[in-house]
Amino acid sequence: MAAVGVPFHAKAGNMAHFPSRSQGSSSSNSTPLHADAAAPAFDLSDFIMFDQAEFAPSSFGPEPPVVPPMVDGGRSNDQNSNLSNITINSGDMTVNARNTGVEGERREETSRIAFRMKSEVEVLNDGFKWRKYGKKSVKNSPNPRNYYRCSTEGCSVKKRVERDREDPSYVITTYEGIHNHMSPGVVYYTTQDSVSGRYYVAGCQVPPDS
DNA sequence: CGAATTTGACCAGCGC
DNA sequence: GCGCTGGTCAAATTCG
Repeated sequence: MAAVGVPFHAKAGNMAHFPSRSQGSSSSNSTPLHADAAAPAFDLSDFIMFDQAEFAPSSFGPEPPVVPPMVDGGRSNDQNSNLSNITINSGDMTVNARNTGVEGERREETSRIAFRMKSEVEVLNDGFKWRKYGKKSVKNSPNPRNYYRCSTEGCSVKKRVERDREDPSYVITTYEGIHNHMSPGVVYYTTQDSVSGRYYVAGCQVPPDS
């Protein structure tokens, strides 16, 4: 099953980009997670993050284009390891993606992606329909954690949403699992910048009457 | 009235 | 074994 990632409701043209492996050795010169100047201002709520196995999910169609793994926020993907992490930091957002698997045996289809972003609303419109099934106050945090499950029949993707205990203006969202269906209202695509080699991911909401 | 949300109870994992 | 914590369940409640 192909990794599907976490599509977000995004305005057309808004993009997030990820640094290529070849750059980023200097943390002070790390690429910020913003759109290029030519693109409309990047809204953090539009950010899309994918699981590392097939990093860029692209068009979200039945046969997404193959995009080479390139995420490296301080460590490279280790093909000999069934556990890898992706960490990207910028001033406004932190992303962590994780794939877990069982040593030796078949790989467990568990994909976990967490990111922290500045948002007034806790529940983002990511194009999927979520059903809340739990709320829990967590240790060391004054803010409760909300638990959501994808309401699409047969889809077991879950997400946890909580406000950052240090800065309540930030929302920490953790997605777990892979959607086995397409988002009902969003089309996704990726492009690669020929100069920098970076991959751009964008979501475009399909007009209701199209 | 059906669907979604709320919320207390319950369960499992982990550390001591 | 016990208590703490995080995650899930499910009945009650609210909402559209």
